[in-house]
Amino acid sequence: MPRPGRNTYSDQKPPYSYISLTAMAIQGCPEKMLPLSEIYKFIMDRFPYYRENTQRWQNSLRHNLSFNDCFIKIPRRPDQPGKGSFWALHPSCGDMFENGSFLRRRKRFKLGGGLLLPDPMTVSSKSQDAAVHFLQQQQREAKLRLSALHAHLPPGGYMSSVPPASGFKHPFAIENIIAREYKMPGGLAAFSPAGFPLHQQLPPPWSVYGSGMMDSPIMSSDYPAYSLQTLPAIPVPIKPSPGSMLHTHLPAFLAHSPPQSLSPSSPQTGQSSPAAPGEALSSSASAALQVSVH
DNA sequence: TTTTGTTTATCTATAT
DNA sequence: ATATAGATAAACAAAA
Repeated sequence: MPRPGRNTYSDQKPPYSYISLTAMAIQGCPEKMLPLSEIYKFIMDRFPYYRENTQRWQNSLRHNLSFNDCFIKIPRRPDQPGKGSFWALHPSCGDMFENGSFLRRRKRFKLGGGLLLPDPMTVSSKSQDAAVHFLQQQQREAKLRLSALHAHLPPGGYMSSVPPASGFKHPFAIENIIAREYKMPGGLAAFSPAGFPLHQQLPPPWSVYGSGMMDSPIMSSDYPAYSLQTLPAIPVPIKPSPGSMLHTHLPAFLAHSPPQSLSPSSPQTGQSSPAAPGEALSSSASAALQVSVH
């Protein structure tokens, strides 16, 4: 019989929203920011489904970038010529996949525009500025690290196995996304609020990306780009209880001065500050921002 | 002209 | 069933 091996699953629509996909792309690169064209490329490289109807989905993607506050635009510096800005995740957007679904977030991450926000002079433009500043700095450093390492490593593109010097992995980091999907088994029942259907629902190829099974036929042939990401399935920062997890760990750097200490030694250290759930920026965070943005 | 961004409107899908 | 997140379409401006 015609072995279904090749493109059987691959043209199925991946179970990720554009937001998820974009976040993966951004977090998958060392600089944590990408120009639009690179986001396209990331998605197309990995998901054959998106190698068609590009006009359609790319328009949607662009719409998402502009429309969702969780994405921020970082202007190119003169030393980075090219088209368009870089796109990054807003540092305060937290873990938008809390509910375990990559299709739909529990709530949109929206910056206070003024109307609905009881804090007037907080968030919006200032947090953007701070974020931009931080990320630009981060980009510089990432660049340095990369060029330093480039000498020793085989060419592999921006997703080579080099972990960024900072141990911090955003919840959107592709390692985490993958790991979370894959690590569902075991005793993690508490994680999914309503018993998320992940494994019963769809066992498609992308659920094994991070599993380290290079020998899987699907892997090597259809998703070559993902093999380089075969890390030891990083233990995911699991939120203990879905119900009581209204704590959004502040991104570590928000508590620091932007350009200064870039070593978030342990960003996940069980801190449970009862902050606002990603929706609005917690007051402490905005306080930190105000300080940091002279 | 093409790419990149913004914005509005409408429809579909999903969680509650 | 309803509210809302996400997808798609489309008009349009600005930049390259």
